[in-house]
Amino acid sequence: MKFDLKGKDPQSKARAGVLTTDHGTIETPIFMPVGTIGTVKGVHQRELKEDINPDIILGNTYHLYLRPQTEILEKAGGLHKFINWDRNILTDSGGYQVYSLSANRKIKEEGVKFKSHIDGSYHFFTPENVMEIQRTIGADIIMAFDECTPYPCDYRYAKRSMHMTHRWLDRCLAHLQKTPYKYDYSQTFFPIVQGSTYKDLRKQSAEFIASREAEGNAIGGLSVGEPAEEMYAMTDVVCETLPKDKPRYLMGVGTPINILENIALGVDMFDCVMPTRNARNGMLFTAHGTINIKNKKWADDFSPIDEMGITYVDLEYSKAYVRHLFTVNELLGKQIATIHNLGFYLWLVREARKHILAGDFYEWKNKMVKQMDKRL
RNA sequence: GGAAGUAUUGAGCAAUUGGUUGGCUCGCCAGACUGUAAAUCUGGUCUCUUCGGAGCUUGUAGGUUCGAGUCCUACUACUUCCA
Repeated sequence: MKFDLKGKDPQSKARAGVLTTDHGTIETPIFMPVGTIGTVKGVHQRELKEDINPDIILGNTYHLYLRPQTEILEKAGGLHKFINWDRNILTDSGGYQVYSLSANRKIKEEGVKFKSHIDGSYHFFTPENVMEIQRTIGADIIMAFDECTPYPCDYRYAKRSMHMTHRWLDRCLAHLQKTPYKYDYSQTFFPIVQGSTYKDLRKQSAEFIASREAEGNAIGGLSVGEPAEEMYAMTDVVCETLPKDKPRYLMGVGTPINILENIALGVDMFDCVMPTRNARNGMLFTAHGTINIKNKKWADDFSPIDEMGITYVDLEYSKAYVRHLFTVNELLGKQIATIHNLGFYLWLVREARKHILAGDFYEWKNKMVKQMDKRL
């Protein structure tokens, strides 16, 4: 993998770069649509490619391990082939499931025992076998196995957990050293900074992670319920500490405003379920705020769902029609909303990139944050 | 024309043996959602309210009873069956 910085915003810490892997280039800042179980929910690969056009999407180790299971993915020749996606894929390690499935898991130094949410069976994840699974899934970028701490998290626990995540990182690295790539392309490994909402821990963690000299670095444990200001304070500290010439990935973030503010702090990569999940629940993101398309007020509004026309659905379908589809619970409504939202998110980061390269990102960002901060 | 049955909130059902009807599902109206246990979840949904409460209600009108959605009478509407 290669990362080249192409420009920097004069009034903020925002950067524009190009990341190159064996599956092509990724222009940063980038938003990566989430495709947990081998699908970006509700979107055909063709629409994803042609209408939304991201350079990279996500998959999830835990979910893919449970179904279809690694054996099937290996037989398929990796996730790219299995899902017919020839661009980049990044897999999360299952570290987030340590947080989100907290009722169904037990953490030990050795690893995490999960109780499957599907059939109740027990599974043990360790840094080593998670690397092994990610080798088999075959994503271009694979993530360290970490513990994503909840919010709030007391200092002692946050510190202890951070150190364990660091020890797990070294185990991940050691294991990767002795396991070759499974397919005919290379894989890049990103370690993850933790430290909850404590500046000193974040700094310490970022220093530790930086010392491992990975090709890219991630910030985890945020967007778990903390106020936005705390999130920004943490990304700021971490970005200041992480190497400037490596891409920085803020995991699980976020709202369009979160994304712009974090770009301004030096983050290059984002992913979030929000545009896809919220789409299925009737929320449309626009440059002027969010719309709950299920609301009665749209019942006779025949204007296009988004005048901007970023993707074809924006102009081809009216608000009244999409509201109708949600009212009668038709799949098409959710599909339209998903394409719209992903189109908007990708537009947002591309626009950010343009403004960084043009040198006027900061003013543009402030204008956008102001106008998006409302409900229509 | 005759016989039997039914009537509870927008809909469909509950509600002990006559013992505080406002419970459930759906619909509707809102809200939530951040490395996806999520096409999910939460709240509201008789009327009024100063948000503390207050009031009205089981097709309609009566009756029995300390007490009626429940029992009785008449009426109305609907369903089924027989002519």
